[in-house]
Amino acid sequence: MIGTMQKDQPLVVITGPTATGKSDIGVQVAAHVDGEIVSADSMLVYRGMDIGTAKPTIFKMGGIPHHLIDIVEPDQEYNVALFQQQARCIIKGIISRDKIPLLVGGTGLYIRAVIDDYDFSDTEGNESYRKALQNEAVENGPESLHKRLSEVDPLAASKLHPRDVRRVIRALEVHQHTGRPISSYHTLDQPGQQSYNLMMFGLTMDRETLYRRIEQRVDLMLADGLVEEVKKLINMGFSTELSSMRGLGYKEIAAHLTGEMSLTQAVDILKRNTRRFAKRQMTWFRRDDRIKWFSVDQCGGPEFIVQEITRKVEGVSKGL
RNA sequence: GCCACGGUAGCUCAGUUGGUAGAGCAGCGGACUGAAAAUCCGCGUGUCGUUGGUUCGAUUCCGACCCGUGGCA
Repeated sequence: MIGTMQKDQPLVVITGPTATGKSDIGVQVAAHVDGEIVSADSMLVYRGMDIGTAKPTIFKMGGIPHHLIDIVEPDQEYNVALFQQQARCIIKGIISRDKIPLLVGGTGLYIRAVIDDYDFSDTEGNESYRKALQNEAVENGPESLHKRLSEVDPLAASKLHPRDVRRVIRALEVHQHTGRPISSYHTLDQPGQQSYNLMMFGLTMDRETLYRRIEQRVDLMLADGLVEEVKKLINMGFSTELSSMRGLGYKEIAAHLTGEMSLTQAVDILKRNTRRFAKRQMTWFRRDDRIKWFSVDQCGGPEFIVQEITRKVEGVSKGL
């Protein structure tokens, strides 16, 4: 039994597509409400990947404690399940120190895994089984895997497109490992059961303005030495096949460095890929109606948004 | 000023022997439960430069004009 006291513990989420200024606003709100920041970003976890991930510098952090940044090497495996466990643990710690946790970042799945009851227990991945299935997909076509899935887990199969190999493999993997269909884990989830008093804020922006900012930010990354950073990571022996190295900025620049394309071309593709990423983020967040949205280019600027969020967070924490 | 070529989707262009048009890229929408900055699905978004004429009907044919590029003066 979880007591009602615990249910009132505040958890602030600040999210939105890339390049909208989440980090800055997060730091300022944290300064006002005596909070700490838990990064919810699948790329900031990697050490040595700073420029391409727009990782906040010590200066930018403004003395506010930041968690879950620089916690693994680029060739270490990292995933939602780890993030869920670590983030929840850290949030508990922050609350126990009478501070306010702010989950700040743009990785929608990671945020949801923390705030909703996603169940990853006993369903860890199996690398060799994944590889075997991958080979099978290449040899017999992706549809063959989907057919197999529909035999053991028709519900999951009906929800997945036959060519979405990655998800089909994951579903097969869970069945192989647990003997249970992955869909049985999903139906167990009951969103909203987490014991937080949740406050979710989203930063958005006019699409054209956002795209212009993305392009400017990529140019800035280049000026800051993105090419050198990628070169260094490759020289350290990090394969371009690693999921860390397949992040935005890394895969495109690596393609240039291996001679596949000119730098200009790589940069254009990087900008395009980042625009598409921002669009996918919007699609993900849009359907979450718990998010209160602020339009950065219309709501009186970042200062006003910081004020608004601060006011709301203070209101809730005083109600404790 | 004259000659030539061009003006069709946001961009590059195709096409219609006259029946209001289609590719690539860009873009837009969606899915998402241990790779998620990943993975996957769907969608042409258009005064066919303007304006007259011929025609049942013009983006297509004819004339004029406007704009662009190249050449000649």
